[in-house]
Amino acid sequence: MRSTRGSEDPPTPAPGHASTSTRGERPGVAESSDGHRPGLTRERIVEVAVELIDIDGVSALTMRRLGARLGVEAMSLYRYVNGREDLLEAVVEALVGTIEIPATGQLQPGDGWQAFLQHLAHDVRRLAHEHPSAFPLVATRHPAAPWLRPPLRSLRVVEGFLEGLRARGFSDRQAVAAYRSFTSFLLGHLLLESAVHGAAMSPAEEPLDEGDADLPNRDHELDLGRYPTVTRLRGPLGEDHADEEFEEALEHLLVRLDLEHAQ
Amino acid sequence: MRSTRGSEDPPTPAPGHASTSTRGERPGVAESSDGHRPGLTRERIVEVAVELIDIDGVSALTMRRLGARLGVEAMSLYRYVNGREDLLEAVVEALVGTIEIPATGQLQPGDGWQAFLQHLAHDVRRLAHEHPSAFPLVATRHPAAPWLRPPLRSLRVVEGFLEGLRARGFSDRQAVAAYRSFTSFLLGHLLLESAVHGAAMSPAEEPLDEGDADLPNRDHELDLGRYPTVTRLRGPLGEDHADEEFEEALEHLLVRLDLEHAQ
DNA sequence: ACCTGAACACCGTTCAAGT
DNA sequence: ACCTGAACACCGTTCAAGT
Repeated sequence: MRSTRGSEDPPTPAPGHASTSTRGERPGVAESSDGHRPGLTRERIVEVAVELIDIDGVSALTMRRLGARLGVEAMSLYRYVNGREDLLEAVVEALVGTIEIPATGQLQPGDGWQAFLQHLAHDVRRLAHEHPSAFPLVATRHPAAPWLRPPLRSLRVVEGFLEGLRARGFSDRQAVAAYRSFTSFLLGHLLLESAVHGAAMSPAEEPLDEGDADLPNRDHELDLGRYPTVTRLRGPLGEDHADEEFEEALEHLLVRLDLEHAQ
Repeated sequence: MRSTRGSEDPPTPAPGHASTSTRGERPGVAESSDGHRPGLTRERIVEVAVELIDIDGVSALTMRRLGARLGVEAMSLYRYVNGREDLLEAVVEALVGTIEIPATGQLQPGDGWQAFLQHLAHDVRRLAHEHPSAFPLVATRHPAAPWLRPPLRSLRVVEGFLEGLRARGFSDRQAVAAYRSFTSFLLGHLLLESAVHGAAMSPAEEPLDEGDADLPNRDHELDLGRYPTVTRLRGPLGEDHADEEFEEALEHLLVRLDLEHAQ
């Protein structure tokens, strides 16, 4: 899909015309994959916005493009969404809304606070992996309040976090301290992972000038030689150990929290 | 400054006119604070770009605005910069370029790897504090290679990091492992800090409708009550302990690295 | 009630043209 | 060599108007 739908296209059929044309499919109307087009709702708008971001990156999420994909003009969106910023906020909210907080019903043996945090950490990691292009949004948009630290920026999640630790033996101040170190840990690791994952997504096309063969290395400053150590360690540096790193850092965080918890 | 310089403004004086007009000051020309206007260079452009970001946020950095601030039309910038993306990359490079790597000349006693990492960590933190609005750029722009992990995204810095640890007794693989955990640590803590710092900067003005007094809490979902724990811990959650948190987490990271270093 | 045409004030970017 | 006018293809957003 070239998506170069300029403003000088052949005019779309006037809306006054009978809609029983012989063409199989109206131009901009995206019938959703299950075949029926739901009416415009805020939920639907946000859902498609997430899809657009996943496919083409945040900068490709445009009111006009989003409208087109919903079979509607851009201005219609303003009935449901308070401008682009509000839309992005809603996208973040929707994504964070998929985070599951382990229930604090009857606690099983073996369901200590460590298992609680392990579960939560992996669920946030799942979110980051499912939406690598959107995760920077979750990570960097200004939180509305200091108790909504990215990437756990939702009252429901923060409540679940603090309550979950309280129910498993943490004091108030211990729970708050854990909240802070836990969010820092998640943010650092997951943002780094999603930066690598979502790397080659946005600038998908520009293989126009492939002809300059005088510089064999295409990167800006990749003339090594002044960087012997990096050069020597190029192999190890390029290896991907994200899984083990995450697990190990998480393990160490839990140990650290345990020290503060025990005292 | 209202900055509503639309395209239908009264025409600026034609360039053919004599420049000895009686007006004291040409409209868009910003003489820099030390009084003389240096010729256009890439360095100068990037420098002013950083200023613009610091003042009004990344989204306010516009080719046209940047040109105006340099006393030049936007198109002139394209002589020195390969479009906006390239400009942003140059901004990141300039910022990361201010990071100081402790010299590995003659090592003093007391200048172990711990002091080395302490010094470096605080210097990157200084950068984040000096440019809170620009730091998300440093943190989230796609690194050109896996060995350029944010926020240490510069060959010089990575080289200095690895070499610095090597010179202080780390093995190759220990240095690489330290590089990974150190960057994750910095990213998580500093991005969270700069998110809070740079919060109320960009959307500086919109106090137009202050009249809806029926909802006393202005935030989207700030009807507490369903969130008793957050409500109860509101005080502690709002406290700012960024300094202590950073120091403590750094200390723990060093301990953790020491375990791997010793074995 | 819900959507749109038309318009406005911006964007980034290119390129032929000016000096 | 360095800068710009004019133009193009986009943006977000508003609002009166359509159905």
